[in-house]
Amino acid sequence: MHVFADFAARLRAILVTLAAEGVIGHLPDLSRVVVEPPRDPSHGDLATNAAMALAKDLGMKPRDLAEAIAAKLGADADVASASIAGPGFVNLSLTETFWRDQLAKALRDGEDFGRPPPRSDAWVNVEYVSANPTGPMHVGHCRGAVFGDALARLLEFSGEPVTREYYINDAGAQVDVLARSVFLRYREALGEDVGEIPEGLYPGDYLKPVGEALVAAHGSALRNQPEKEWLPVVRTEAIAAMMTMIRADLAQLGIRHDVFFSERSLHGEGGAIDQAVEELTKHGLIYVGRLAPPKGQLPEDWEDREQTLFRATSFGDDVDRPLKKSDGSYTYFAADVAYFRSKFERGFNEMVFVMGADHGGYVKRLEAVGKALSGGAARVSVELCQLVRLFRNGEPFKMSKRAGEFVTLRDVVDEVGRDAVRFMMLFRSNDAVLDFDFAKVVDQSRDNPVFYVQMAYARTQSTLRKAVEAHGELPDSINFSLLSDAGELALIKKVAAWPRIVEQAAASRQPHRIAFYLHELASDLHSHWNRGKDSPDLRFIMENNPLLTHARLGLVKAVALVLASGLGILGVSAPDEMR
RNA sequence: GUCCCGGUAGCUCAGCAGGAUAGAGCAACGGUUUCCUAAACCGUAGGUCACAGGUUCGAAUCCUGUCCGGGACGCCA
Repeated sequence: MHVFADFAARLRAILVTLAAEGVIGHLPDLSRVVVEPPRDPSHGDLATNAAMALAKDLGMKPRDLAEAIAAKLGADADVASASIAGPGFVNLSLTETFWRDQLAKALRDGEDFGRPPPRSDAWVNVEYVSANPTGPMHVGHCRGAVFGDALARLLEFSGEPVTREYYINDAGAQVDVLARSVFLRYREALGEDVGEIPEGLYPGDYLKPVGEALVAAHGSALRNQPEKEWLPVVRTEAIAAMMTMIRADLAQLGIRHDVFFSERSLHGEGGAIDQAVEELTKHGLIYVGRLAPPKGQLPEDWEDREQTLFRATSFGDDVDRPLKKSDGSYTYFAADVAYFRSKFERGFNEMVFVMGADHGGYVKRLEAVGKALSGGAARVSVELCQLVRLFRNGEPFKMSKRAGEFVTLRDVVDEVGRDAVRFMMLFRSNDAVLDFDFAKVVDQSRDNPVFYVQMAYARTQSTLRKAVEAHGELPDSINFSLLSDAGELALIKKVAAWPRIVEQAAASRQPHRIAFYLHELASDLHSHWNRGKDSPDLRFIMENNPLLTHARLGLVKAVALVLASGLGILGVSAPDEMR
């Protein structure tokens, strides 16, 4: 239990006591009561709004209630002072001893520090990337990939079991286009001059090796078959080749998935889609009808006709959604329904979808599917990532989409490195547009947050290495009461804040909070370090004072383990030294 | 026309399950330093939280409306 939760519990106990003593009439609803760090540190270490939040319910004046609470809290051995401020805040300052104990606890917990107890009630499915298997990953996929991976790591760290899933869109018309494109490369590999790649096919060179592999496997046997014969064969091999490439791209970013789920596997007579539609039909959620055309400008090819529709509007969507195309085959959405059902039947009770902002229109229909099929038993959360704008030295970096001229994810990682890509993608709220400047991201200065945070970690490691030379290994028992400098105590408090940051980041599904916290922690470390320049008696390693050195190294070690944990959640390396 | 996201310091952005005098980095300004433990440090200034209503003890945060920017809107996946 972290410091703030700890004191929330103590506060609750105090209210129980006050009720027993008759000071307050009853034990009120505490859901609006918070114990949190005050915005202004001069107000103390903790603040609670309890008196203001509960005054009305208890029929008391906030200040009177605050008096009663502050008196009890002030008697707590860990509380140095309890005061009342403003309209009824109770501000607490905790004893230095209490904070030093938190430091000792952090060191005892080691890499588990900040990790809440595992939850047995959660089983989360995080679906992310799910790029179409028609080519290499490009930068547009990057943010969602990194975000999804970091979110999965964050939830895992928070004790929620996570399965990482990739949905392969291997059933639509575009994988047929892929197959035809590859077939051309196959004929090319057989020695034919295929000339320009026709409009509408994928022109990229990356398909050449796939054509060559087909020759190696089939010789010229496919060449004279009708398309009906060769297409499924070529398609299967092409998709497999694309997925191999995509996995390699992802691996380069440090991303892996537990499950690769094939959309195609849902199709077929009596298959998962049929079953899902049948289930919806049984619940009366499917009908045949007409949709009103969208207001505003009418699509040119709009044709008013009857469709098989899912009653998404019964579950909060704006419009009912079609399940069948005009040729009678299922829509992409129909497969989505079956896919959700698969996840639900596999036991997940939270489905997280990480998507680009251009998929914002999908949120309501996915939520509707979730409600319809799980009866509210599964939570659907959609995390949208806004787009990334590329810059080079401040100049917008245009990429031409035609002729396969796009910036691949591989290009970006090759140029700036995995750590820089990942950290920068996470150093922004995911629903804000992100500017990514190649020059700034590799800059080796404190202006670059990646460098700044990694530098802080490297600094802890070099300090610990040097300390071992000077004083040998850290002993098991350390006298932390020697830590009394304001900068040291501030660092301790920052370290002690870590578990709460993890809790909030996980609850809000916002890994960027981890990145911002790490930047602050690094800043506190650097700034304390710099104080040692002017005041040598504040340096971590004190040649003539091993006991003080040990205490300070304990603090350095705690900072290091939190930095390492945090960077681990972001999937960014914690280097022992900067090169 | 409808829906989603954003609008906070000159710039880039945090903060938003309601809390006190709204924060950080950069830029600006002023000073210190050229040392060293790892790529200088300290300080100052800078705000109608887009706008208007509402909810309440209290709103950047929640609700309604408006404006601006971005995205999306049956049979593509």
